[in-house]
Amino acid sequence: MPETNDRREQRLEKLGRLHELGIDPYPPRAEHSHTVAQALAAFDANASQPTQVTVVGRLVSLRVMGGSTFCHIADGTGRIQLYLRRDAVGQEDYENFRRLIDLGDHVWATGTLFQTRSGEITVNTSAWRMLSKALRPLPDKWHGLRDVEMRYRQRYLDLIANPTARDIFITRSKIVSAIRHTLDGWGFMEVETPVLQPIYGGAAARPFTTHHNALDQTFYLRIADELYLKRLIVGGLDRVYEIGHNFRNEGISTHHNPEFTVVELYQAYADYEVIMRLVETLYSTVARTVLGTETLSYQGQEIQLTPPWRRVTMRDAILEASGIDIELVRTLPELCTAAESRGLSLASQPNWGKAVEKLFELTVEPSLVQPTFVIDYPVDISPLAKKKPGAPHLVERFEFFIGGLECGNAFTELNDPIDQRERFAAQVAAGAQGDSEAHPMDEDYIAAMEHGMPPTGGLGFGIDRMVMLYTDQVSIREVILFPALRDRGGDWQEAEDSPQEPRS
RNA sequence: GAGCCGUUAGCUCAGAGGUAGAGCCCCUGCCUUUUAAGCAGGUUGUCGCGGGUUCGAUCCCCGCACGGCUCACCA
Repeated sequence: MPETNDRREQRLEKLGRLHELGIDPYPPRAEHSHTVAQALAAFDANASQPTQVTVVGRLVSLRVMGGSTFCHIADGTGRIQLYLRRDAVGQEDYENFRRLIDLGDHVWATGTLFQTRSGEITVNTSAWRMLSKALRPLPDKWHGLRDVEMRYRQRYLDLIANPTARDIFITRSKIVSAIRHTLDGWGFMEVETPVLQPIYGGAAARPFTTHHNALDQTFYLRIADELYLKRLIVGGLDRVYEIGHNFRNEGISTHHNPEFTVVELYQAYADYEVIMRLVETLYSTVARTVLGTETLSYQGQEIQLTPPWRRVTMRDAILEASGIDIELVRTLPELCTAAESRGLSLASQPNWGKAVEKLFELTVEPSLVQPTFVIDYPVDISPLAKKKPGAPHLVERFEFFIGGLECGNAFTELNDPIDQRERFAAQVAAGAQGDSEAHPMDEDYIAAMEHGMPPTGGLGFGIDRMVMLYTDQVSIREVILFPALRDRGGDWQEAEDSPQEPRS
């Protein structure tokens, strides 16, 4: 038997032994009669004949006791115990099992169901086969996989070892499915728009830049779907949505991943009031569908998603939290002075709108635990939203907040092409002043709008943050299967490999 | 980008200025209803990397790398 200590070496030796015995360690098929869950359900203590089952799965525990062995196998539906006796399996196959099997291997087993002395439903195995030999060991059976970096880099190990991780991603899948089902039921049509865009836009963010060789042209990875979806509204697709990734070349944190999943939707002949009702209904419906309740528990706080949600203007929210009435300090210097007198510095902000937004973030945002629509934003930070009648310094826009997290953004869409051109021009000017997140001019988009765009309500919200709320997670990395991490050069794991590794 | 903390066996972690430990894993033997199986025995480390102080550094000092958390920017 193996002389070496290296676990992978030992397993490679067992693999060689299997080949010598004429056993294929990676057979192509895994015929079975029951999933693990089905096998457990098929047991009947009162049956006159024991039930015959053939099951397949990964070996996750092993207790060899001389001529008798207990182990558990697991498939995606659960785990079941196998009982192998030398007498029942036969001398040769039993010894092969003892000598050649390791935790992590996938196996096939057939036998009859019975209950052990302690009552566990178990397969009294009459024959077994190797389905897939594992060359590396599973995570530690006691501690599981705790190393955070390894959990993210080798997510498959996390999924094997940590049921919580598995549950989060199952829930995530159900959330996305429930969103689709709900929107489809409301007459929305799912579409796909370009990820590679010649002009990025639809949000205030820095893009990733790439290059198309044949066209010899610069492309940007989209920072938002918005401008393409609104072209579809012009084209007469009255209710559209897209679920996809946006890419923003900015910092990475527990709340930010460079690529993240967003739902954007647009509804013709609607406004932001309609969208508010849509949001609260969608969030509560998804919660009921996926979690069975409209009440979330997030970081020890109870959050009630049942409509209607609280609505507050940005002006009132800031007034309440800081005592500053932004309508009374309508220039940047005045606002800075007012904030200064309350110990808040807005000095680095380039204009009144951004200063208002900053003031809001500092004084209001963390306190918005229960779902809240904050409405009516400054026009200079909202170049794609329609101005509020009678208050041209504001737009019909809202963001909504749950659990202190900013969850989404929506507005009555700007459909006046003359106004849109002026807004873009102001953004271009801001860009020239050094605002790296300013919106570029998009003539093609304005041309679409000049063909006539109906009054429209639009919405964007992040799936990742929604999943964080619904699964009670603080870090966005816990809800993204493979979060962005610094590259380790690709050979970081090969160092432990044996040089004589057979590569075929 | 800034601050704090961390990096010791395959895993989870202790450790002291004098050359490294525990439990589990793994290996060998016994064991035909076990389930963190048990019993007996055994192997495993450039103590993250590079300098410095010292007779001697894994331990003290400096720098670097990587990671985690917090803050800043952002969804």
